[in-house]
Order: sequence, then C-alpha cells, then structure tokens
Amino acid sequence: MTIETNSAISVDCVVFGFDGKNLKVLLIKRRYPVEDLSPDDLKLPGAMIQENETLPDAASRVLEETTGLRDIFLKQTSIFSSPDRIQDKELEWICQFQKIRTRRIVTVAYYALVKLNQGIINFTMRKGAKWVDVDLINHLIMDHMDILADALSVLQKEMMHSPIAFELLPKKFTIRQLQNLFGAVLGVSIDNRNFRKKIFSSGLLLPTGEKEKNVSHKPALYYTFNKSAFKKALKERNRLGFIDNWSY
Amino acid sequence: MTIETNSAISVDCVVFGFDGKNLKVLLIKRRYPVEDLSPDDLKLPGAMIQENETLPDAASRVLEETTGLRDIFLKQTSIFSSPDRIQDKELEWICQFQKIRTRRIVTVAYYALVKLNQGIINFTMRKGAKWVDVDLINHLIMDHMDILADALSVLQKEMMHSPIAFELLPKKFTIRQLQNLFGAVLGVSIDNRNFRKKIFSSGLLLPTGEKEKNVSHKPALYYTFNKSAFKKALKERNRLGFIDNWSY
DNA sequence: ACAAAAGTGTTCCTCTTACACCCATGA
DNA sequence: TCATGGGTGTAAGAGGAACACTTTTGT
Repeated sequence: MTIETNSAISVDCVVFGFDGKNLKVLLIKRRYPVEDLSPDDLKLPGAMIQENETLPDAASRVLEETTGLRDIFLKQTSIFSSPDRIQDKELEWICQFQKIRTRRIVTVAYYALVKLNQGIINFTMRKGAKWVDVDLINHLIMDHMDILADALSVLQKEMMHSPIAFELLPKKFTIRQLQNLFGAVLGVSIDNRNFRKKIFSSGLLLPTGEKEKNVSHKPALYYTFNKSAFKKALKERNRLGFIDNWSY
Repeated sequence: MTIETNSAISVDCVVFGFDGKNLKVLLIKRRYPVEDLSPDDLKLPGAMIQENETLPDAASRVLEETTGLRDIFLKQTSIFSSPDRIQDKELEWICQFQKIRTRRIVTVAYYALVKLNQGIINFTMRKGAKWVDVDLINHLIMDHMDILADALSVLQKEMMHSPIAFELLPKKFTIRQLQNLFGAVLGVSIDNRNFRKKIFSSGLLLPTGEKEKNVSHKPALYYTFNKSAFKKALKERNRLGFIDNWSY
C-alpha cells in the first residue's frame, strides 16, 4: 500500500480577533477522541494538506471551514518539524482521524486576522469553535501552545512595521478602537495624543464623517483605512533608518 | 511498497557570503542529470529531510556538507509549496536521484550567513560549489531564482533590524568593511560619518587595538562585535516607536 | 610628494515624548 | 448636573541627514 508522500504535512492556523477590548484566538475541540484523550481539550484549527493545494491554500481552506470567511489576512509564521512533536496516543489519534500512516507530522503555522462581528461569532459557535482571550489560554494539546506563542510574537512584531492592525477592526472604526488594539496586542498603554498625531500624520486614515450614536459621552468619529494612500506611500519611501533597535 | 511519508519535504539553503566588496551566494551544479537537463545548470544546495531530523537539522546538514561549517547563522525564510513547482523531467531527475516516488515536493527555504575566508572557498571549490555575485545570477533551475529573491529580501529586512551583519564579517573587521557590507546588501551608498556615529552609539563594537598592516593608506582599526552588550541592551529596551514606516 | 582610504564635527530639522484640560452626549 | 470617554497643543530632547577637510601610511 502506498501512502501519499504529502500526507505528513499539515497546517495550523492561529486566528486572531479583537472584540474592542481584548485579543482573542479561535480554538476548537478535538474531535473523535481516542482512549485517554479528553474530547474537551482545545486546539488550533488545522488540517493535512491535500494533494493539489499549496500550503496557503490549505490554510485558507481551514479558515473557511471554521469561520466561513474567504480572502482574509493570512500569513505563514514558523514550521514545527521536530520528529517527535506528536507521539503515542496523539499520533494514533491523528492517523485514525486522517486515515493516514506516518511516524511524524510536520506542521506549518499560519496566523490570520479576522474582523470579529456577531455573524462570525455565531458561525464559529455553530462549528463548536470558540474565541478565547489570548491571556487566558494556558494549555492546548500537542505543541499548540508553542505555535500560539510564536504567532503572537510575530503579530506583535508585524504590527509595529505594517498596517495590519486594520485587518482586526471593522471597516469603520474610531481612533480609540485602534489605540486599544495596539495596547492589547502589544501589552502596553499608549498616550492618546501622541498616538493620534502619529496615526494622522501617516495619512492613512480617511474620515467618514460619521459619528458614534447612543453613547453617553462625546461621540467619536469613524475612520476607514486608506489603502490606496498606503500603496502610494510604499513606492515613494526610500528611508535608511536601519539599525533602529536591533533584536533577534 | 511503502514510501516514507516525509520524503516529499526538502530544504534549500541560500548561503550568503561577503568578500569585502560584493554579496555572494553559494551555488552548486546539478548532479546525475537525466536526458534534456544540462549538468551545468546551477542550483541552491538542498536535500530531502531524513526520518529523524527536524527541518533546521536538515538545513544544518546541507550546510555542513557543502561548506564544512557548523554552528553558523541559519534561519528559515519561506515555504514553496505549489503542487507543480517541480514537474516532468525535473521531478523525474529528483526522484531518481533521491530514490523516492512522489508527485510533488514541498521545500522549506533557509538562508545562512557565512564568514568567507580562503579555507572555506577552497573547501566549497573541492565540493564543486562556487560563490557567485548575487547581482550576476540570472538563472537557476526550478524555482530557485524565486527562493533566492525571497531570501535576499528577507536578508535586507533583517539587516535593518538585527545585528546579523556581523555574521558575514570576520571576527575582526573595520568600520569600512561593515559599511560596505550594508551598502552591498541594501544596494545603497551610505555616508560614512553618519554610519560611524550610529554604529558607535549602538555600543556594540569593541575596539581590539589592532590596525591594518601593509596598506598604502592610513590603516584602519579593527573591531569585534560585542555580543554580550547586545544581549544586555535587548533586555532593557522598551521603546514604542511603532508605525515607523509601514510596509507589507 | 603623491595617491588612497581612514577618520572626524556641526548645523538643521524632524520625530518622540511627556503632560492637563475642555467638549459633547445620555442618563 | 454629572459621569463618561472624545478630542486637542506645546515645549524639550533625541535622533537623522547633509556636508568637506585633515591624517596616516606605502610607493
């Protein structure tokens, strides 16, 4: 019997969402448990890659299956390739569930950014998945905690250098939402005056003219991300501000 | 007959070196050519992963085989997973050469940084590998040009944010060498006064007290990279200079 | 003496940071 | 009218960019 040679590669997705206060991650329960493995253990959504898809394809597929969403931000982080990262009961469980035979599984991790809304929360709930506060997760099956930690650290770095924050916010958002998002992801508190100055001077926010409604305080203005201005700015820049704070 | 399920994962290494003037990449010739494939075509060094090694292990192995070096800078870049990235004659060649059967090969790319010296150049030459100017490479087999381009862009980005430049220089180096390296990798010219100020203010250079000898101009001082100062600095920093010039 | 690369300071300007009060709204 | 979060300006300091001449050596 010939086992497909690609069946030992899987993808796992760390799907981040932001509820206005906290950074959340989408987790699912292990299905079809084997003996000694609790069905209540949580894990990241993932899948084996199929014969005719690339790894990004596989990650997109996982994402669509669990969230119903297409065309959302999705980027590879690390590969987890330790030969013994999955062993014994866990390996047995996967081989049974996936109907494959292998002694090891190399997984490629992706992180995705989702604009959380009630529709998506409902969809994921029906799928048996839930959105858990990043800070409150302290155990996942296999090496999924490592994968999560790695993805979080990548998210933090990227957020300093790319305008990916907008991927986590609704199309229309307030400055304070954006600021809270940075604060939550980076785990710091931010001066709102300086933050506004910097954000506005970037020229990437487009005022919508709309205001918050039914809030018992001065209503905030809504903005959108000016993607075309960003693309234009990308071409023009040629700064050499390197050695800007070296870190490995 | 059972094919090992991990045999469809390979690693390819983009090994960078710096000769004082130009950025070089280590290339090898294809071995055991099949019909219609020239044995003179160049490629990146690579290998299939073996049963009991991680991907970084495999990359280290490839590196040691081609350069004789251990414990050098080695980091993953991208994964190339298109199902048809290797087809027809190329696939046939690999399957024959590796004694495997598969319809696709997913490769994980790594880039390595080597302190070039005559010993290494001799070693690689005996192995049939050569160091080629990055700017002069315009064709490699399969999708190796893509892998190279990706690795180069990662190297450029990382050099702006991490002190990896020192991995490409001898233990003792002059400021001008360091500056030339930045210039060569980033493809720009750099003001030497500003460069020196920035480098020295980083506090990461340790003077050795030694000078160049037998040069027909004012001899330059040699410095070494102060790794412990760097590690210390890492812990202390807590800067929030984000949104520093967003790019995807 | 000359060729060749090393080494050195200053000025201008931009960006970062720290900090405190009034405004608009719903209850 | 009060509670709540939205929104605003300034001053001091640090860091980035542009720029030209003197020094040391080998030939």
